[in-house]
Amino acid sequence: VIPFRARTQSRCTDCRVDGGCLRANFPPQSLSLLHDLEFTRRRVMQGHALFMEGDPVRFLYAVRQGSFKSVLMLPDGRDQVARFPMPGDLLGLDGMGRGAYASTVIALEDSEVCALPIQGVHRQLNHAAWREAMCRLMGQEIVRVSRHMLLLGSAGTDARVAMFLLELSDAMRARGYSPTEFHMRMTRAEIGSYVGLTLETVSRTLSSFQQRGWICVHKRHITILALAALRTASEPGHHG
Amino acid sequence: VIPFRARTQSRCTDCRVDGGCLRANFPPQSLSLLHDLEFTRRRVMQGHALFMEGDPVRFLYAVRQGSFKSVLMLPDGRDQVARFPMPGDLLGLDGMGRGAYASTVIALEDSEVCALPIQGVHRQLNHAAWREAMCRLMGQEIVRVSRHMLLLGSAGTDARVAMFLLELSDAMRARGYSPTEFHMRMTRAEIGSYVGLTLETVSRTLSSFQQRGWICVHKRHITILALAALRTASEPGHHG
DNA sequence: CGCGCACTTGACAGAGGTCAATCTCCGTGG
DNA sequence: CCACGGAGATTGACCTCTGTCAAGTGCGCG
Repeated sequence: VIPFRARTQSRCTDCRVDGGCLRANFPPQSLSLLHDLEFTRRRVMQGHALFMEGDPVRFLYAVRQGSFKSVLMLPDGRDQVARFPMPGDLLGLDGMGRGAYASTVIALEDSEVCALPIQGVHRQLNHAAWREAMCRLMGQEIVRVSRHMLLLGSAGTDARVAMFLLELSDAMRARGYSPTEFHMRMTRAEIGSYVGLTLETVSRTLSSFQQRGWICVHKRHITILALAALRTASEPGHHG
Repeated sequence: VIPFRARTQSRCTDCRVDGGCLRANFPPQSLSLLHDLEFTRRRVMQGHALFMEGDPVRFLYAVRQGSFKSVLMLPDGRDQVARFPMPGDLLGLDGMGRGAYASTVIALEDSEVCALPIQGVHRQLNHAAWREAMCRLMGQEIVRVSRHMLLLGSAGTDARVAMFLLELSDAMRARGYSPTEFHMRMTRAEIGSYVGLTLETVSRTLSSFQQRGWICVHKRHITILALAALRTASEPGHHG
């Protein structure tokens, strides 16, 4: 559905990505600002890193196609998935303060991003509309991470997996795909890392949901049969 | 140690708070900008809310004296402590995007804050130095929350409590107090909510640390005897 | 064709949540 | 001044949940 496009400098107004990528995040009157912000495309092959924790921030990236995992790493080697960026998501905000990325982003499939030069981003901050948009984006990021923190801190196993499925469902709906039937690009281990469980527990919980008739799982193909039930399950916080 | 000061409009350059509050967050050349940002003081009595989730954002607050807990609430009534703001910390950033606070902030003791009118904050964003500072602050917030998320997702009990003590220790040191002997203003339940454990487990873990000779606990008075041991304990992630 | 990776499923043990009793402070009121 | 009551904290007993280890299946890719 996305016509081939030379990997040269591009403009957001030409972008055909469903949902409008950044455009959804910026008010109409600031759209013209995107004209001035010239950027390049970049392909990232499955399993390859878009950037790594500690790298100097030279670009913000907007996911154009494909999907990623954003992981945080500890000195001792363990890591945790913090997010599964999808088309339209902006990456690299966590590095805007320190000048170095605070997370490592890895492609879950062959993907494509728009690379916005950081100087350009900073230059556009002279415009109030752009400032407002960036403020909104960073605020949203804080809220998003906080909400996930809450999930990890006070939710039971079922709630965690249910929440994950609902987040995915919402993400698919927002991008114009079916919210009840989709393909997951991440492994059970990555899901487990994201919601704070082991891959075995994730697998068992998915099976449990299936036995209850809430979903249908075939490998990574998910069909949600009872969205309401999942929503209910995602609320209580049994702890433990 | 802090001289009495009328609760009228004030200037940051007059501020005598140790560590310099906002001043620590802004580069010297932008200090003059703080002159223009007139603000008022506000007292918050123990147990009272500085602001509540959903309230329209009219101020950013800088903690001047005392301590708070920042809690996130779920529709079902459960809540979780997301942070323990202390003097010098900035509150309300999570609401800058949506225009409504995303958390509820409650005083753990009689406290005092500086209330920065949000219009003034936005006005000052015209200055590049101020922008940079705000970017840094929001970026730090994202990183801070992400790091805590990682703790909640992949750390064992000992690591969680050890990490909490170390955070507190660092906060005390940064404010010029002893990093090894201090008074905690929060209950065991609030600690537990913060690190994702029950109050009983927090209590048991503290006792355990004491038996190992790492700390000395008397009610809320903490003496850290083996900082290095705590640092070691905060690393491994036994999960569980 | 078969090796390997992702996933599923089972058995088991340990970590930590739950329930409950007790203790220590404090503040309050008789 | 002391008795009482309540909130916070500690400790113990119990039991569930889920992480760990291990075996087995299905699928894809070389």
